[in-house]
Amino acid sequence: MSYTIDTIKKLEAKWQEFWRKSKTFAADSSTKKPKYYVLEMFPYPSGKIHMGHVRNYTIADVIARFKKMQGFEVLHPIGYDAFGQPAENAAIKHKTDPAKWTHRCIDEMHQEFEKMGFSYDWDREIATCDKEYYKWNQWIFLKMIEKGLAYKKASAVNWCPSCETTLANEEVIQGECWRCKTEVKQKDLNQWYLKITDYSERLLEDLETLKHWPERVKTMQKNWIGKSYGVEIYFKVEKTKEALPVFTTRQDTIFGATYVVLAPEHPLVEKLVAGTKEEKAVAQFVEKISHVSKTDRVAGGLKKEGIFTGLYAINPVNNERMPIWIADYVLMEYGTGAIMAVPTHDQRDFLFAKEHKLPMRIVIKDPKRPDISADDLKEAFEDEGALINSAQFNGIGNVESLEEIADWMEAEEIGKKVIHWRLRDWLISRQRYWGTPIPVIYCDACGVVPVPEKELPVELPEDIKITGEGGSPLAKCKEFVNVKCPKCGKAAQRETDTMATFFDSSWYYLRYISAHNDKEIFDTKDAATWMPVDQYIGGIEHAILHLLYSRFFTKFLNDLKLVKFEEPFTRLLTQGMVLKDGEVMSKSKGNTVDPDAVIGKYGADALRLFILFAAPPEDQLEWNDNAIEGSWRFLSRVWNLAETKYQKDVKDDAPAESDKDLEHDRNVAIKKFTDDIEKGFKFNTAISSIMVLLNSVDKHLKGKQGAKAVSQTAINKTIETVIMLLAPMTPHLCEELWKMLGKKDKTISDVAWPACDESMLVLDEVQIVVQINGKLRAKFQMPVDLSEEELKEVILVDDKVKEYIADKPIKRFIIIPNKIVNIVV
RNA sequence: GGGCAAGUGGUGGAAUGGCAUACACGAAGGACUUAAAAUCCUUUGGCUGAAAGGCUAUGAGGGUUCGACUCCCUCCUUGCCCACCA
Repeated sequence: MSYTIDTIKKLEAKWQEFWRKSKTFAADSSTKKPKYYVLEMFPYPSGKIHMGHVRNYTIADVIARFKKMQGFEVLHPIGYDAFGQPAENAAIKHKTDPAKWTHRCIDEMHQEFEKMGFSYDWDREIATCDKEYYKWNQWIFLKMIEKGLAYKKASAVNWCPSCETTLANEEVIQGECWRCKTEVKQKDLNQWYLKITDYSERLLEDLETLKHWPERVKTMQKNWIGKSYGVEIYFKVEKTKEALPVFTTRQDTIFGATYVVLAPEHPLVEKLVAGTKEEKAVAQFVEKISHVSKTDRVAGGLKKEGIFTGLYAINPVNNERMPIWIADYVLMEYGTGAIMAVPTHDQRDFLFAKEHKLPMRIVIKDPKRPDISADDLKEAFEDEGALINSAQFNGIGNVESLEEIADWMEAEEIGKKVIHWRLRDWLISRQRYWGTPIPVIYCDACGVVPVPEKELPVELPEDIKITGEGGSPLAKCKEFVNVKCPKCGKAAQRETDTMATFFDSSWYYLRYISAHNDKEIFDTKDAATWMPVDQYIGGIEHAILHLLYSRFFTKFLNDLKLVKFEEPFTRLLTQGMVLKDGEVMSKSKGNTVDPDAVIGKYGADALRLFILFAAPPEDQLEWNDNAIEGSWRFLSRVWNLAETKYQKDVKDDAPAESDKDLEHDRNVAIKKFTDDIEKGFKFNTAISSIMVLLNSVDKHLKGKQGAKAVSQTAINKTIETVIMLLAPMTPHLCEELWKMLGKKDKTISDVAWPACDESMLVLDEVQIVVQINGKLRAKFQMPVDLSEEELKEVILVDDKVKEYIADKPIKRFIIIPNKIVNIVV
């Protein structure tokens, strides 16, 4: 057989069918072997896979197959994150319904995965849009209501006018909708929230336990959770009974606070100015600001608008009168929506104070300019220094003073220490059709009534018209909406919002454990066997969203005593993006490469190999049409070597003199390949180690560079090793070659991973590099482990070395065993 | 503005503080061929030299060290994330 694309296509199809039929990659929960759970972030079923999928899932597949050959019982499942808005849009466009469209896409996607040769346990395939799955979404939701973690609240929410739905804070990226990039508006709505904030502390603390997560992801989560220690200080408002709470992390600057600012939306604003002469102007200002979108308010940058209320607050530490202002740079969402302004030590306050000619007082001494006056400041001094103008705290370093001042404020009842979190509760209501119905009924008599557990699932009606004309389609479906109250039996209405799809993906890794269990969410015993996920692989774009939500769900399920662990994913690998011409591949840019076309031209194995070889998994990967030719060529070299140089049933084959050299190279390759994968999934260098081995075989076969002939036994052994090492990466080819060699294993994935013979790694002779004053001057071929005297005997008599040393005295003679000698003269 | 990465040939990239540029792509030359493709062989950081060799080079500058792509400091550039967060 010759190595042509037709041969490859046939054999790839053959092995894919074989794996499917013989369930080669079914995971056995009753196994005695050590377990290994490899998981990739499941795809949204768009129908077509793109290079990002190929990369993500090839990485996972290599790990799964590698671990299986190493003797682990591997769980490697796949499913589809199948609810969501694109299905609704497609349904409108193609005049079909979202369910049909989605299921067709899932089928297509499934085919593509098989064509890539991914080693999934197909019996565990799930789709979140199936009622067998989303029933358990609803079940979790009911449990959350029970525990007080799901609640309904009227509030200003993020609203995407284009998607016509609400968004969670995590879904708003720089003021824009994460999906369609439309500017997000604020809207007052009554919506369902999950109390993720109850878990702030645990979500933050347990990041420490995630030793094998990228620092970057942990930092992003830490910043998102945003824990800050500070003080809530109460400022009495002059001539009223109001006490205005202000949150600050900079209580060290309290003696420098010269005015107070409220957010325009602050609830006290209206009350405070009522009946004063400023009332009208303030109302106008608030009205004006309310029309400016949040993005514009931020984009306005340094220009800060504000208005004086005519009122004064009393600074509790020195009884000074501080004017109360209202300004757009103070946000209602953070802290108490009110700040104490310290213009000398906060740049924003500084700019505002300059603009509106408000007083300033320095309270931290700048070590570089100790005598500067507030009037001469060009900008706020935000670095560290000793306190001044701060009564009994003068002279203390401002950082050290934080705790002391906070304690003093508590003792004096001026304020209390508080911890503030940036993390907000998770808004999960979506005014969309294609999602999990929120299992709640509204009854005039009984109020909010959760659907009883035994009535789950609340099915999503499928014979519904998606018009795209706005409004929730479910609300228009009378058969769905009108029900009897489960409590009193009177007429009642169902909730017509559906859940955010991030709810679905927050626990799917547990459903794979018992994908078909209709009695419970998952089998807790099997979950204890398989979980947590040993290796999770996906894109960095989920660093906050999905990964934070999944951690939250796991902790909740832990509280329900359904799982014993606190964290779902032990190791996380975030793979880099696939680029073309320096830009991210995307449909809108028109620079995509269709994996299917590449498979058609070179086969799945060559595509897999290229994507692994082109860059380390975490880096960006530049697509290169030429380089995939290189992968194809390399595989054809392997094929030809196995086909023409391997001899079955070799007898009376005398060992050759050079066998030791090839054996050395073979063992080096095994060691390097195995280490590279185990110590950091460095597939690119792992592959290069096989290439090096292949070059070495070539050298011996052709007698290049003085290499001598080796025995057939040694050649055979090397060819077998190459095929075994490559098997996780290019499985089709390796299965075929393994059979070609006459091996009887059912599949190559059953073959034990090749062991490295450490004794073969040691050479008799090594090259010693001689440096003189750190510069490379000579090289010697010498026996290993020579003593200093023996080395000197050879090196110091060498003419060249002598020339460089001349008559200078040798100061030091540094030896790096079997590598380098550095002579310092 | 803050945080985190990263900066090495024409390109992708490799180097527990110890021979910088492994491996591959591309390019050039050659063999085979009527020719092309495929395959095989050779060369390939820069400067210099007939050659042996010499000098030089990992964003810039400094430092530590016998020795620095690697560690430390300052700066520059790029990418990503966060951001009037009090």
